[in-house]
Amino acid sequence: MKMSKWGDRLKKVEELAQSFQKNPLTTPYKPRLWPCQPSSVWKLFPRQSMATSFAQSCKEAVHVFALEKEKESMGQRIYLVTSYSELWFYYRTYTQSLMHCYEVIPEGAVCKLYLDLEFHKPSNKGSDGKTMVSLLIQYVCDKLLEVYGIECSAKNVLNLDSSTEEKFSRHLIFCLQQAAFKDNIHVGRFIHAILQPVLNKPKNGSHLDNGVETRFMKRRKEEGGDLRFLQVKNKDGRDSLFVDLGVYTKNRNFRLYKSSKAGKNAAFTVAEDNQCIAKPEKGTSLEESIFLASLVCNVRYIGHKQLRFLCALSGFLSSPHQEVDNFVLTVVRKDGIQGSLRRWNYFAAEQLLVYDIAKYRWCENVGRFHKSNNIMIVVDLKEEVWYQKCHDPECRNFRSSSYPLPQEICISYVLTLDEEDQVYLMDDAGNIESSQEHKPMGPQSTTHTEEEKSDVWGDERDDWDYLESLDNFEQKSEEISDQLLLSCMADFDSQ
DNA sequence: CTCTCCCCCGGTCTTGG
DNA sequence: CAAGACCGGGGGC
Repeated sequence: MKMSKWGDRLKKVEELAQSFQKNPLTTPYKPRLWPCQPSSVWKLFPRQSMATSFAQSCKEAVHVFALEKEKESMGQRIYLVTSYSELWFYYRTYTQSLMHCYEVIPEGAVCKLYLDLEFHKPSNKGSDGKTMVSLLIQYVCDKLLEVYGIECSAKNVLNLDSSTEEKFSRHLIFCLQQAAFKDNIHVGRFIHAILQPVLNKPKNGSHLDNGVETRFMKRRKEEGGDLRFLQVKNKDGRDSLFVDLGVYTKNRNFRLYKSSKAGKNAAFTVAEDNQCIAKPEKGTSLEESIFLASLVCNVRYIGHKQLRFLCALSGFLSSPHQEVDNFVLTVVRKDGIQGSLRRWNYFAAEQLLVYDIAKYRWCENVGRFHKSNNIMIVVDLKEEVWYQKCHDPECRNFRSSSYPLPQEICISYVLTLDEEDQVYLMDDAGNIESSQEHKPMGPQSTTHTEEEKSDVWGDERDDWDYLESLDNFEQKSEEISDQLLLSCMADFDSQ
């Protein structure tokens, strides 16, 4: 027993040694594309972890790709570290060794919203893939608007096809102008959350009363959330989902545009019903721009020349607790100043609802309006009080006295639920009104106007200050409640 | 089919009351 | 002895 395990180990080590010899860390193959661009990176590694650490140590903007070998070493993968432009330079010519190439979506990397869609054709004779894709895109766009205030349509979604006779297979990559997700784990949470209506179907088990449950279902249908079209049968005739939920794991390998699986012929091509217009930038071909658009982690290039990484986006005008929102609005609409709710954040552990306020800058600490810094209103749902904090450096640790919430607001929190139900409800992004009847939050949003943006980001020193405090929020929300959809997003803004 | 990576699950070890 | 950390096998993709 022990001997055979040692034998296995020894064999592995020998294989590894061989693999190192075959793929030395300094590959002799070192292309130099442009004389003016001295630093070319093109390195192969037998293990993903090695490639990842090398990529991280690089000062150049390089990325890890997985290459599937063919024939005798079928199934084996080696890992390439290079830049997008260098990869494209060799990739576009259909270089044999690059035919089965995967983008490694690194742990913690900012990335786009992406979907892997598939079903077994013979088991789903009645299913119309194209219609399903179209319905799904519309649904996801609706949810992006609802949850994050992001307006998009099928025109923003690169639709790649890798279908065969056996299998309907698509990749969707959402190319949003100003927003990207914090990482692919957060993308997974968002997708999971918006698909709750179809995921939750068999299990019930909670102690929610039946009336509430039925209202949930009704609500879902009213919102066009009938997701039954996503239900498909797998090869064995068992129920499964059109959307593959297994692709949001750490360091996921995601097959590239124009790549096929080793031993298969179906490469990803632009689907015939694709509506995404990838506009080529100067010096790039249409094909390259499609390639760049298809890369899940290629976030910086889209649309703008100069993108500035700002912070987590959660710019929602209204939370699921409309009564609380309305109350906070009465607090920030005084003396003829029309304050508004720029953002809300919910910290489940402390049951704190934190509002970032726009236009209204009255600070109790200084007894006047701040000139350029905004304030926060914190609603403590547990204590049923609210107080004011602010972003100004001199008020950093200031917290105003607590004021009681109006009685009528508190009544809506009488219903308490356990942890599990909180998770369920918070994930259930679509059911704003249903979740309103309970304590936990489901995110909701609205767009904020350009003028509000310029107002907030107007002063540079304020920006830094604001960013710092947002970072704290990020951290906190990370620690406290993973279900928070609002912490999923990272925001990009042009200068 | 083979391979890598990664998640999950179940068993075991550790720690602390 | 129970809860949490740790490890290794199974299975999915």
